[in-house]
Amino acid sequence: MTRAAALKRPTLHDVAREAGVSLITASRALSNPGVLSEKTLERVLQAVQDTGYIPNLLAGGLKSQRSMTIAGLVPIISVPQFLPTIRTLTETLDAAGYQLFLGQSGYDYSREERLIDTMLARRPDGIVVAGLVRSEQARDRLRRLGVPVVETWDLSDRPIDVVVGFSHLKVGSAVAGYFLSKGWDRVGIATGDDQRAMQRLEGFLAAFGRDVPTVKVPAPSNLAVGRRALAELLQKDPDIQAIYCSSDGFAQGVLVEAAHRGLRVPEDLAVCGFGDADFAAHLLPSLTTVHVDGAEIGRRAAQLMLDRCKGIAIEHPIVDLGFRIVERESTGKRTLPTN
Amino acid sequence: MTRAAALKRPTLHDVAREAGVSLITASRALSNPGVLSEKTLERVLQAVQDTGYIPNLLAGGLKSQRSMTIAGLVPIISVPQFLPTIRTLTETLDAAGYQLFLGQSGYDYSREERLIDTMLARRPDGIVVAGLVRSEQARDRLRRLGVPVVETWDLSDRPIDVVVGFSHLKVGSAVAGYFLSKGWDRVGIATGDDQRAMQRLEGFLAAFGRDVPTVKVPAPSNLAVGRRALAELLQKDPDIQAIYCSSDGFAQGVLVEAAHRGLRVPEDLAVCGFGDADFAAHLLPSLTTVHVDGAEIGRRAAQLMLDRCKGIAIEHPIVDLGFRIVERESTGKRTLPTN
DNA sequence: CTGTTAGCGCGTTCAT
DNA sequence: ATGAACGCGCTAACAG
Repeated sequence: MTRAAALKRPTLHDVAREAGVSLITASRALSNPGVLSEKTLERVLQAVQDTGYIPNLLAGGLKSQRSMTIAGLVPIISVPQFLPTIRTLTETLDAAGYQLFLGQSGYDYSREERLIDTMLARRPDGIVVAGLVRSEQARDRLRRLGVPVVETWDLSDRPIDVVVGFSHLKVGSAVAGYFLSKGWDRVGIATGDDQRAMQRLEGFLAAFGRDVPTVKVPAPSNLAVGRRALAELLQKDPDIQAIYCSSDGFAQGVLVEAAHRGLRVPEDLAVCGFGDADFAAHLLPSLTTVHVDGAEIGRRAAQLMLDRCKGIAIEHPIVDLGFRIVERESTGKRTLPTN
Repeated sequence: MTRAAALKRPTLHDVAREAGVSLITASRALSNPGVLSEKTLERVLQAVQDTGYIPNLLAGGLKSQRSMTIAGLVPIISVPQFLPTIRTLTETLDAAGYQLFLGQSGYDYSREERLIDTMLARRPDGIVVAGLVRSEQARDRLRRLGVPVVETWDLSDRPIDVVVGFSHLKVGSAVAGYFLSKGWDRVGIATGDDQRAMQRLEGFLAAFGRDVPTVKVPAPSNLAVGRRALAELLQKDPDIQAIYCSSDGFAQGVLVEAAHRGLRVPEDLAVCGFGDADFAAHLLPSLTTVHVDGAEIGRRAAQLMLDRCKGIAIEHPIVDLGFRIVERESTGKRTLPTN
């Protein structure tokens, strides 16, 4: 039944016959309508309607060597952090006729190389990565193949091809600087163990000037582990004044656990997150965090990829979109009542 | 450069030549290794290594009429609700060699028909939908084409093909029953305006027996709009006792706003969410909600789709995975201290 | 167990 | 402005 129906699907050949033109004329009516006379064009389009023709991009792509697909590599699809990026990436590519397909490399990166090969088998016209490709072998391979690659959510002097993001090292040192400016001495860190969070940690410690109590959890972090993380940090230092968390969900867990323990935020404990998730501004107290424009990363990544696919030269292959610390109540910012 | 490198990519032909076998033998070494002699198999695999061959699934799919891809239709990719489903769907399909590609229909459903046609042009072996396909025309078209379709997160007597989910009508009446059992009379509803939330609303009102103050917001709802929704509901009824929210993020906003206004939960105001998001159990107070196993929906949907693709008959095309109300502190459940 | 033949549906190249 | 021939890279169907 399925098979039978599939075999019945009209091809461009059927359309051409129905319209009384040659195959190629029918083809042009869809891909390059400008060159046809109005009458033939109209006849073909009518035939498309009548036959219920749906183009076969697989066949077209085989010949033209352009699949009109882009592969996307993410650690895990459900990481909230990357969602706005995936959304705008999908939308921008879609508007240009490209389809994004996603693959999960997992946070241990062991699957990275195999995954890339699996995806390459579908002949994507390009690859967008959340983060940097870590395997040197995979980087070499991609460079050698000449596939357009846009790495995101990070920065590198030596991207495979193009990179659009920001410096996690700088984020870390900016937060440390902020904490220092507040005069906080006894601080702690609750962080996921992924590469980018580790870089922020490194930047923080370098700028802070000394080691601080740290709880490291397997990425991705969330509210539940945030609660446990605060418990652990308080064991390490009961008089801790401020905590930097590697995600807003993580930070929210710290807020909840603080409330549970009767700690006032920010008086007893200040909290800073990362990412500026949609809820951060609306928590009680509102959450100080590092704002990153994930949606813009997706848009820029898509645009760069589209340029790359069109063969347009890319002037600046390293795009730093920056970040900013958004100060809110959880680190002591006074605000007017909302609403 | 890209183009040149792309043209240099080894084909199965190159592998066959390198191994000194025919094209089809090389093909079988990859797709059906069992039928070859060990020696030839080894020779071919060696040649694959030497040449750096990456199969071309586009070409293979053209001939075999199986693209090994599944199309996924979601309202918006970043809706938290569907994330576990998308994750397990991706994983289960991936394990079977299938690639999921996602398309966003948007909550207004106007793009639904066009999107389906766009996706069909890539010749997916099947389509998984988050929710039901609403357009009757699209339903007819899909049925006629004989494409395997798995609708999810809902139930229907008359699915296009297969459906795996639960009854939103029953969810609504179950929550209403729960509220009634608590003796709450002055209740309110904060809900998104998507089809499924509307059905839960309908079920609630039917079981509750009369109309109640309701705030309807455009889907998807989140924490920020939850805060505003509570403000609105309190205007409609300052003495409201309990609120049912159409998502946990929405409910969290209600909790936050309640705290902001000095309302004690559950003493002054009881709150029930929907979805049992990962944070629901860890909020303060923990959130009573309707548990739905989104990950299992994804797994089952994938399995049913794989069966369908293999031509295995599906005995029960309507799979009800049910739901359950998880009572927590936000509606008065006493709990032992956590940790 | 291995090979030959014949396309899958479409776009490119050249001709008219 | 339109068409004929060819092949993209691979696999199904049949031979041997």
